[in-house]
Amino acid sequence: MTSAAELEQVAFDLFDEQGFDSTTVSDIARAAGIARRTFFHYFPSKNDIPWGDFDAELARLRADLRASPAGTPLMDCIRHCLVEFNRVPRDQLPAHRRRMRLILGIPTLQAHSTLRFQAWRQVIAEFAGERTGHPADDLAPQTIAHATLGVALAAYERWLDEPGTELTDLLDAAMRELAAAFADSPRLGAED
Amino acid sequence: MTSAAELEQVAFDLFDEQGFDSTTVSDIARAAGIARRTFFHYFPSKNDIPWGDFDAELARLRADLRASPAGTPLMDCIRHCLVEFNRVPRDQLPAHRRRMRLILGIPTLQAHSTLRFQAWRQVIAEFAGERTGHPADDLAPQTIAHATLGVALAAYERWLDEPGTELTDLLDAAMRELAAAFADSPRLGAED
DNA sequence: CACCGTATTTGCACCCGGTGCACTTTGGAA
DNA sequence: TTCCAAAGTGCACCGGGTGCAAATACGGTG
Repeated sequence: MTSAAELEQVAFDLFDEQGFDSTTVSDIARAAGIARRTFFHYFPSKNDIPWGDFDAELARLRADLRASPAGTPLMDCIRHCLVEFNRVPRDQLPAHRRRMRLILGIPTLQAHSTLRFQAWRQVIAEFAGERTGHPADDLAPQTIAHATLGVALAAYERWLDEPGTELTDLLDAAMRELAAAFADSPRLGAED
Repeated sequence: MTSAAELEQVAFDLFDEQGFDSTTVSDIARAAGIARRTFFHYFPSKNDIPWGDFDAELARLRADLRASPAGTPLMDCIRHCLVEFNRVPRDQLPAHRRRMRLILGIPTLQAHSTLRFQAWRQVIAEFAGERTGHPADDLAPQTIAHATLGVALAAYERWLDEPGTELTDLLDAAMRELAAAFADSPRLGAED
């Protein structure tokens, strides 16, 4: 009897050794002592291995957002929750880095991640919709959600490239950078 | 002797008939009167069919950005170019819609699109870097690029869902919505 | 027209991820 | 011990994609 977590461990080790693309599902199954077919009882696809229990993470993000103080401006809430959502205990940091390096570094997984990020964005959009009194799939909430994901990805990529940096700092900074960029065009809200 | 454009046409017709996923490369090849193997001389993958000459598009975007007036605030330049880049002649509009509905609507293609959008983002990041005097892969330019792509995607998704709307209007509006969202938290630039 | 070199096209064998299905094994609970 | 459900497995199959070598088409030269 194995578990998804054990399989993940075995798989990650192989990925480190020979790379993601040249590790086959058969390799993983063999290393874990199960049949190839059985692997697909634990993960819907090879691309899903690095994602862990993402739905639980989403629930956490949703709860964090809901707990935001009512008076605070929308983007401040989002920025704050984005930072807190990505705060990981120091001892889990190497694992998190390894996981994210896979997801954001290997093209196959980059592509696959898009599908997961949709759900993530939807959480943001729903929050933005609630706070502004619009349906979540209106233009404004969707735009905010898309942009926020973009900010997060920029920060993550930077974090992965630059070993010394603090992820939470980068997320906060990225959010502020975007705000500043818009602030530099004060008449953006007005007509041309 | 066929061409990539003809193949694209044949493929799109099949996609309309039976959907993207249930159209096999063999189907396309047969309909075009070529061998399956030959298909892969025209397109590196089935997922690349809807993309046309994307590199040429990127060059156009790059040129548009470079031609922006020097005094204008950065995000205004980007917003303006984003709108102009996506202005399509009325007669090519149905084709554009069909293409984008595929790319942004079929999960397989959504995933694949990520890889193409990287290049698109890089164009924005380079422009943002130039104008602000930073390397293109600094945090700020990358954040702006990621966020801009997000804005564009939100507008496109809305456009595809809402038949009556004008794409350029949505792009412009989405960009302004994001600016407004940040403007509502005036102290964002300051420390907490 | 015959000849030749090149580029395109093709067939083939193969790899890998993924699925449907039927069968076996396992491990409790009654 | 018996029985049932869940987990595991084998197998045949599909579709995308690639490497390689043979074949075919094409344009120019003598």
